[in-house]
Amino acid sequence: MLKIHNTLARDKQEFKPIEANKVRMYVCGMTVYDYCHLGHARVMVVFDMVYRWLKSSGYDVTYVRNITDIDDKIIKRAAENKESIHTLTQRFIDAMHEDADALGVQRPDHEPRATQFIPQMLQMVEQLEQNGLAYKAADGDVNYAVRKFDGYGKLSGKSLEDLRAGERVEVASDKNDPLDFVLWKHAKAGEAEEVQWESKWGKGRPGWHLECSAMGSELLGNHFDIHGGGADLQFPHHENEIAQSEGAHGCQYVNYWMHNGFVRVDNEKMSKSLGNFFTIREVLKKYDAEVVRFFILRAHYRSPLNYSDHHLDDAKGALTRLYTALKLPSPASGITSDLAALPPSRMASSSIRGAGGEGSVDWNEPYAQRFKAAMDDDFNTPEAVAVLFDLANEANRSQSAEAAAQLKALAGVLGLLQRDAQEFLQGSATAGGLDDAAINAQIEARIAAKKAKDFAEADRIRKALLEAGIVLEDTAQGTSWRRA
RNA sequence: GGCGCGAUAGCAAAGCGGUUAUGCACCGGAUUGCAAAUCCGUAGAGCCCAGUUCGACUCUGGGUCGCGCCUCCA
Repeated sequence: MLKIHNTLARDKQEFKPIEANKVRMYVCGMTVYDYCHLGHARVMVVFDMVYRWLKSSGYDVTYVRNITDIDDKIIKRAAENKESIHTLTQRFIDAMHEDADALGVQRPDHEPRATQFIPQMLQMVEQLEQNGLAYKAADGDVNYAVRKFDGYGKLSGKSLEDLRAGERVEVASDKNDPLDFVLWKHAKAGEAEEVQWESKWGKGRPGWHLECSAMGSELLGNHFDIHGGGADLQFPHHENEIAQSEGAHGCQYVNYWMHNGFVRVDNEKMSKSLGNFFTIREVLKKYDAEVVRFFILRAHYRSPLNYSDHHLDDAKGALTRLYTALKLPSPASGITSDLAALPPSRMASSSIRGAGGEGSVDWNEPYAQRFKAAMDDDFNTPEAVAVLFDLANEANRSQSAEAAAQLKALAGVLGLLQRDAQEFLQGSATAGGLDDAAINAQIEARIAAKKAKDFAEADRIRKALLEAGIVLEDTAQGTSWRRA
């Protein structure tokens, strides 16, 4: 039984889908005017993990992650670059896909773009106007009348009075109430045609929150199961989404709200405004993408996650241990464990596809049961990963190919450990580093020295390679190597 | 100021009212020509103060510190 921490209830709750065996999930994605940073990586990886686990649990999942391709910052950036917003956003959408793919993030079922749903948004504003919740202000903007919506504040736990008390310097506007927010922004002089759409309230463009309400309803219905996003979206974005959707449709919008914690740098939130962010592609130049994914999944999704090279190095070391356990006795060596020769009958009991479509998990086996219990407990990936390490220990101890296969299959549910172990461990040559041929030549030379009992020379070669970042391991099957 | 979250061993990070988390690092042993990897074992924890309890890292109250939202932000 799956339990999910529901922000709406501020508690873990048993997950009950609206429709049996189906889950409809919406996650707030990127505003595409720049490269994704690690905070974005966390959202993508965390909800990819959720998506995978729901599917592994047998649900038929429809996953929507939107793309915001119209917004003040996009308009500003396009103007700075002297390019159209379309070329700008398309460029960063492509970059986002590259980053997501590298991190092993599966594509959502739908990736709607705001600009493709303008009619649905306008329809929603009209509905809100009819319901007495929207009004056109003197400046031409159409605003949401927050005080007319009863449940305002139920997600973020804020009351209108609290919000009023914490009000910042007030910006001059024609809102009836300072807390009202814009549904439809009127077009301003000098704005490009491509950021203006016709409407009964005059030319303009959608406010920030409207897109998600409109696209969620369009693709998942007026009432769906899960809505996710970063913790910073809880207020005002998600609160306003609820006001819009429930105000327009008169029914519950979302059953379970999930918010992931921030990525931090030096104990501070990584954010654009603070300027302390690292882009995904920047980090991937230095660290293997799977290490980054593992680093994210090693913490609970709701906890803060501190980023530093030291933490990534640590994650790399840990992932190396798992991959090392995956190295099976090579059939070519003539050494195979008894277990490896056993027919994989038990492994096929419950066919659940792993990330790479690899082997299936034997869910009756004790490690898998612990793994499942951890994942069902609000997606407790740190605990699930701990099970992976216990299983690695088991595989190493028993030299069991079956245990190694189970390890790989279970990790596959998290989108980990699906590569060839040797490929991961050896990585690829870094700039200025030794290439594989050079390494193998050195290994040959060392083997020759060992045969001649010239251990001083053998050790010299090994030491030289180590200094070049290459670790040698002499095994019964011969000498293997990996990049440190 | 309002609302909320957190504080676990050297670092990272979970569960749990009483019995080994886990990874890295460290120490001892096995193994190895020497290593590495692996295995076995030791050591090391729960911000402070009260309370509840036979027993609290785990529950309750208070305090301290850190973080977040209240403004664009994943």
